[in-house]
Amino acid sequence: MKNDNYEQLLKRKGLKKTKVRLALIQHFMNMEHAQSYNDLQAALINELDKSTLYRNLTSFEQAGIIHRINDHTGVSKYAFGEPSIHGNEHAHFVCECCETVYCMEGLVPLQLNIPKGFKTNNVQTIVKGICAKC
Amino acid sequence: MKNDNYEQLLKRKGLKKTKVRLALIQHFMNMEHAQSYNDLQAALINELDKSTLYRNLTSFEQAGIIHRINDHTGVSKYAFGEPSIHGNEHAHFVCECCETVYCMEGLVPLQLNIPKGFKTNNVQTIVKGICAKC
DNA sequence: TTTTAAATGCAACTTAGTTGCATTTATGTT
DNA sequence: AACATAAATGCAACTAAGTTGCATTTAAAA
Repeated sequence: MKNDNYEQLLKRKGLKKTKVRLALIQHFMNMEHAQSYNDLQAALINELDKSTLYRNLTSFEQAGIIHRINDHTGVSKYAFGEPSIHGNEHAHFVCECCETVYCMEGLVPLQLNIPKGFKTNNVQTIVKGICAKC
Repeated sequence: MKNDNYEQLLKRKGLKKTKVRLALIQHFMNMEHAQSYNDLQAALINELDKSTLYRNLTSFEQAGIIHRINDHTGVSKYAFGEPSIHGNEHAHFVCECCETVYCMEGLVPLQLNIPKGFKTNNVQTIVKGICAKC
């Protein structure tokens, strides 16, 4: 994806094109694993205001540009793309050693005894283990 | 489980019998859904120090008396019992309306393409939806 | 070029959870 | 029962993630 396409992406989502947003999208495109607030702050050359960054992450999430991942470390992480396709959420792998979060291919077919009267909307799975680098 | 058994449980786990702990176990036994710090603080008659409560939750978790649940609201919740039996973690149902967390029966059989070099240790699943009460 | 709504930056705040330390209490030993 | 000791408690101060209100700036439509 070229810079031109980033601009179109923002326009399509009804978001204004700003330096911060272009830099953010660029960065997400380049990273193969999920990014925390701190990862992003460290990666972006120009230090960026806390609330500006958080607000952009929220906008991007709402627009479906990125998805938020809760890896159970207490810190939210974000990765490019929508969380689910056709209602199937992908799973996330969290390395117990380096805390890196990877998006996983494949399905999570549940066989649960959901009690009567409970309505399931979506399923989020996190797989913990050790990644290839550790 | 009677009070007597609570004492034995604590002894077996190498934890001292204290008022706080007996009250906590009692409360967990009575509740059918997971409890947050605030739930517990509100339920226990005698207001309890923040750090004492958190430290007891940690001890109980380490002893396998309760398990901690991350329901993606940013607040940890705790429920009676070990998180897994024979390596199979049970899933948790989180009501999107009232935020109540329920432990679910049944298995979560994964069919994921975990990349080469990745070692899976455990799988945590949260199911979001609307509970019977809402 | 002007207008306007949205984006940014700053500061102050909130909430969950942790840590250090002095005091108290449960329990094993004499 | 009295003592010793390690663990549990309470208090205060702190940390870290994330949010909010508001004044200023900027993108982009008119």
